[in-house]
Amino acid sequence: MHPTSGALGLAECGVHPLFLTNSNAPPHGGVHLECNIKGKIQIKRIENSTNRQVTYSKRRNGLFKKANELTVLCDAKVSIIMLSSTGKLHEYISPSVATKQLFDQYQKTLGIDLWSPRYEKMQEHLKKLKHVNRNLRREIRQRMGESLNNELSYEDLHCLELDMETSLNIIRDRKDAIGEDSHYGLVDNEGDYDSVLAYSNGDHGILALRLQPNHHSLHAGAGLDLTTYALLE
Amino acid sequence: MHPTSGALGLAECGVHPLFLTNSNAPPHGGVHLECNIKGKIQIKRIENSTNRQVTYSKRRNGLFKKANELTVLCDAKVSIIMLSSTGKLHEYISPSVATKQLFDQYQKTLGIDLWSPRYEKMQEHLKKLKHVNRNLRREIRQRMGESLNNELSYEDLHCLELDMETSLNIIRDRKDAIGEDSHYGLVDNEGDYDSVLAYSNGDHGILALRLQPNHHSLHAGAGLDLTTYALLE
DNA sequence: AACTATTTATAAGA
DNA sequence: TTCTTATAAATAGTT
Repeated sequence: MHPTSGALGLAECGVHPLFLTNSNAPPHGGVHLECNIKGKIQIKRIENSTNRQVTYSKRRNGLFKKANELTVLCDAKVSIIMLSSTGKLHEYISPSVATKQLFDQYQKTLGIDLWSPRYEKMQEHLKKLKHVNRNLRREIRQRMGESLNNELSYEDLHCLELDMETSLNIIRDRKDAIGEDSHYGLVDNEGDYDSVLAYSNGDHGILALRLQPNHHSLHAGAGLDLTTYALLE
Repeated sequence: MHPTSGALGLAECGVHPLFLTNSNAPPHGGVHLECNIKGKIQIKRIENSTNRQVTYSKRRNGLFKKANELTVLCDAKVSIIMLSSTGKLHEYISPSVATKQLFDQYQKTLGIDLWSPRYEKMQEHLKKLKHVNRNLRREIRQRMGESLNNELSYEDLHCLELDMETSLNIIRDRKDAIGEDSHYGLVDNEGDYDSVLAYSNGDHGILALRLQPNHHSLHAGAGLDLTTYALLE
């Protein structure tokens, strides 16, 4: 940033003696290493808090003014974000552009994505959910006697058969426990379903679709739509 | 940015005539509105492309130098991103900080998230998948005779019973079609399963778990783990 | 890129 | 914070 320019060392002060109005000559003739003449400072942290704040404010304005001139003169786009030592935030952005735009361009040009870790986590989550989803769908298909041909061995089928017999008995028992008396005049459509399951679809929220490859039931009890199912593919 | 300072209008030029080495006096005595004396310019787009580029380069260095001085003097953090009219990108960032950090702070302070739209889509996607997942799990539970008590009506149960009878017949037929002969000496554990389904779990990839509330089968055929299931809750 | 006349920024003081 | 002023620094036009 600083080219080895006129070499103003610490002990030097490129001011003609004529202009040294307030003398910094040491009272006892020692060599002075500082030049505190008005207008010239060393670039190091200003220890006095008030002075630091004042300088911050002045130079911030100067920087923003320069940025704005650059924007206009050179048809450039500039974003400046500053955080003071007291935690205050200040921003300059060229009138012709939005901070987000410029930052997107920045990331694109550098070929990086500063927020990808966050993104990747979600992607991973999504992937897991899709995987689980596929497995759940397959289990349902198998329990409906579909897609058995190349998926299940003899043992698999035998286990499934036994399990379903057990389940069927439980379901029958439950049905009988409720009894016919609760079967007050609903639509008389029992037995109409052979390929597509359709329950009464009240507040039970039961998923009333027969899952098939590339066939989406339009009868989705819980507000699901085709978009949702596309995600499952 | 520009306080109404010394009021240098277009027609004015605060330079003593003594210093006017290259005269801008009109050859025919007209009133001049421009001051093209070296060192002073109007802040408007530089039309000459070469000059614009040169000025961009010079002023960019100036800006970055100022930013660095501000960083050191005032203990501040500065990020500058610039895009030239030719599409070139330049950046300054204070040594003590990373661009991402400063930008996170920026968004936090402003209480905004410039990239949330990107995430919102994924969040929505995620939400839908979870919803579908819950429904799939419920269907499986119901087909296993669980959670029937308050979910299904008599009609629901009747439909489910009929569907499962049909499915069971398909499965039996398929099992018989494969025949006992393909049942070569595997582990002799048929009939051991009454509560937990367990298939032979080869490359079939069948999901071999009995879904129960707060009970996760550790026997997950397709590389699923407890973490995954936690996502389904 | 280097030079320099001039403008601009700014440190200190009020 | 704002104004003033002496001085340092930046820079426009030129080479």
